Amino acid sequence: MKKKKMEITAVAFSMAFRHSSISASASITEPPTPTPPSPSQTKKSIKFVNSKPFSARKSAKLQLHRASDLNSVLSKVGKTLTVKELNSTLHHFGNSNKFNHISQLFLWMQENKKLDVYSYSNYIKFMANKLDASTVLKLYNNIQDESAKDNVYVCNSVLSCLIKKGKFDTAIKLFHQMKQDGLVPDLVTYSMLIAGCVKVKDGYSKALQLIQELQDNKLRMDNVIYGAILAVCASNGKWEEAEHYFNGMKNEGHSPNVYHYSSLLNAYSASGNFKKADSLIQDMKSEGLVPNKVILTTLLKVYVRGGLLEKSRELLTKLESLSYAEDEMPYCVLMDGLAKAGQVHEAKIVFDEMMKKHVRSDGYAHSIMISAFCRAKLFEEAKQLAKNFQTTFNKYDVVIMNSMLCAFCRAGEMESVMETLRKMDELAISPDYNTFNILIKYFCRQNMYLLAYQTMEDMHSKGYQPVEELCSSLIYHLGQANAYSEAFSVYNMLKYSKRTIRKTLHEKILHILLAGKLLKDAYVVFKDNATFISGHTTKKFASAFMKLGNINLINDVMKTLHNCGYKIDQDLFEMAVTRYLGQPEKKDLLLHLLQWMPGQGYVVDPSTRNLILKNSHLFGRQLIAEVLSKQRVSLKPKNLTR
DNA sequence: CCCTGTTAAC
Repeated sequence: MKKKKMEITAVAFSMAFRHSSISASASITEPPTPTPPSPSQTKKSIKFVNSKPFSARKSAKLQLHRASDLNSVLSKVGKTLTVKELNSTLHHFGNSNKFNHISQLFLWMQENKKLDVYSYSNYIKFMANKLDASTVLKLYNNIQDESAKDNVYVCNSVLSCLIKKGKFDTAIKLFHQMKQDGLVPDLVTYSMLIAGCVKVKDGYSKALQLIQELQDNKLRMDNVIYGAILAVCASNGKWEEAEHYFNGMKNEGHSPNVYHYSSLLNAYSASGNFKKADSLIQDMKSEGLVPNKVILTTLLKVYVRGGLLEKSRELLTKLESLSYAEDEMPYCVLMDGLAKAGQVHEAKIVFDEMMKKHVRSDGYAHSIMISAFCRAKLFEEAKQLAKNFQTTFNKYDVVIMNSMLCAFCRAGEMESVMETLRKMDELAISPDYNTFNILIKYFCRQNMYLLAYQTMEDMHSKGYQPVEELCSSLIYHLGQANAYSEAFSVYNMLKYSKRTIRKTLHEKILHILLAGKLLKDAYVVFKDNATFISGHTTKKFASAFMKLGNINLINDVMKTLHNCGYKIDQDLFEMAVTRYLGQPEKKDLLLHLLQWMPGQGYVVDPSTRNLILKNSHLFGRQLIAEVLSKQRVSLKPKNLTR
């Protein structure tokens, strides 16, 4: 039964991630595709275009703006328009969200070579939500015009688009390449990149590097750069650093605006420092600034984190009266705070109120409550809410998927787990670190260790590093299930990740490898971690290897054991010699061992000696006698020192 | 004419 269940799951599971494993990341160094020169580019036609009466072109532009069949209008009047006019048309379509028109027009402009830097930056800006990162990269790489390629506006809009798509690392890589190709970054480039650090790992130190770089380039931080770095400080919980920048900008003569205040306020929220927050609000008011929706919502976050739940409720009421609570965010802040303070039922009351008031929601509230229920181990409630989400929303992202997966996993709803995975595939939502963690834990709880292992492999191949605890537990269970090489593979994932490993894990995997007779791997583990391996386990490894290990490695293992301070006993030598006697073609290895021994103070004991002599015809009597005689000579002085 | 900064969920 278990086995059957596992197979079904494995199929569904691999199906579920079909999409994500083939999603290729486009190279930023992709060679440009050459396009043949178009006839419209000739000087003659441009001259012709410019000589058209202005009124005719104006009507052509209007025809374009109103066109339903854009391509037919373009083929009629497109060539009469200037690049500037075409750009303004792009703008027009952009402002009215006519994305198909933008694409068609831009394609036509590319094909007819009627475009400039504004066209590129406009296009990318308007299409940022529709294009994916690899399309934008391709577009940029295929720009033939060198002056457009290192144009700061074009570069900024490309980088900005990548960052919006969450491809921060790609953006940074491209940024370095752009600089090499001649881009001179400006303050906008840096503000955008620094702002991009808000949501990335190690964002604060990455932002500092960028600040350093802009200063090295003799650029001076402006209001927006300060806004960006304050946001980075806030999202990394660095309120002291935030205060430093806040005061720094004031000293440089910049007056903070609501963006700066809200970021500093947000920096106080991590530690719930409501005293500093209240006094900041006073400062702000005395500067003549009026707290807006974001400021008050952030203040709510400070109160919630500071544990001032009564005051939080009052502030939410105030937000409602100011019509600042028309979307779910303030409710979410309060619910999450209550839930994290262990008051799930109070959180649910806020949720129900919110539903009763028909507050606009994108599903965050559901996600928060599902997670809150899971945290409180109220899996049935979590599951109900997840199902409720499925029926009322049609907007999914990886976070809500994770919340639902967690709920279904914990409630033991296998069918719903699979359905959610299929949905992720259908919508091409890539699993993230948490998705993998949730699934691996679930599969382990279901005793589906091989599936857990496959999931961890997938996780690892996507660049996510599982924590030691999970690896360690999976290693143990795989070992118990006789899946020795899988256990070793998990060990290696952990070993080559940047995570720390408890020293006892090396010994644990060694036992598993010995049980699986994976002696070569065991040797590698032993060699790399000999100092963490107990005497008992060393002995176990040594005799296992002598008995069944690769004969060509026996001498190496002997030397390693010796070099690690392990005293090799006579039994071990006898086992090695027996192996060599069984394979006379390895006589050189036996002779090598016998020659090595006296130098390290080892002697051949009488019974082994007899064994060798009995078989000396296999090796050459003369040679054996010589080697054994050297043993005897060195025996005495060495023996005294031992 | 084009590019930048603030609030919520695992």
